[in-house]
Amino acid sequence: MSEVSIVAKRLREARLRAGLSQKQLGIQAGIDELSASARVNQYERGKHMPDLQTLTRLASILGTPVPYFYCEDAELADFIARFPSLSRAQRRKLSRTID
Amino acid sequence: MSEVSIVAKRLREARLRAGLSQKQLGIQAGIDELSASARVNQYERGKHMPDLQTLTRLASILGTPVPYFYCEDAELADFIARFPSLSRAQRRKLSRTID
DNA sequence: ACGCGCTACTAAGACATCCTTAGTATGGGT
DNA sequence: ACCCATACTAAGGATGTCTTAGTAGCGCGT
Repeated sequence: MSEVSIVAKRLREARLRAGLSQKQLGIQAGIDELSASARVNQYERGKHMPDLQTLTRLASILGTPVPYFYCEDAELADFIARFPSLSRAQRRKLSRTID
Repeated sequence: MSEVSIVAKRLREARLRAGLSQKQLGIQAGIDELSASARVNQYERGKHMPDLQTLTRLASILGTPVPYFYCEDAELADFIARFPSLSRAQRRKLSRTID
């Protein structure tokens, strides 16, 4: 089976897009440099899950909304990732589309 | 301060919308009936966080995507909640809007 | 008023999971 | 060969969750 959670997969995706090592990402997210590498690796391999505070910091460094990491649906995930950079006009258009 | 996590708030929101008690929701999500009430209450009060498997089951009963529970932004949360019921045509229109 | 059922909620120990530490393995650069 | 960065892992101590058992409040039927 898939074995690793969606969070693990999306975290790795986003880190690689950002061009950071596991250790670099962890340190920038405020994790102690002695454990940053191990922890981020455990997250990406699906060994452990980050708590919400940690994931929020990782998300901030990676420039991605937190909900993105929990999204199985590729289409919705892509949308969530782009949402922060949408203009007001685009958001209004979205509201009209879904109503 | 806010004190409780966004997950706690969104879970309560969604449960009340569905018209279920904490115990009912927990049992329907597969939690043992002896602990269903306590656990869901602890989630909603922000005392504890549900693991991903539990939250996925709760989300399924509540008819809401998992990412919804992690969304701080009200506009994006509303959008995520509606996403599952969008038509193919509406989704195509969305893709065009954000590109 | 009383009992009954349902609701929300909580403390505390049993239990599960994560975090830290220490380390291995591999590959690139000099 | 050596050094350094990177990815990765085992194991135990640290920290969190789950179960159990219970309280308190409210509405309703008798």
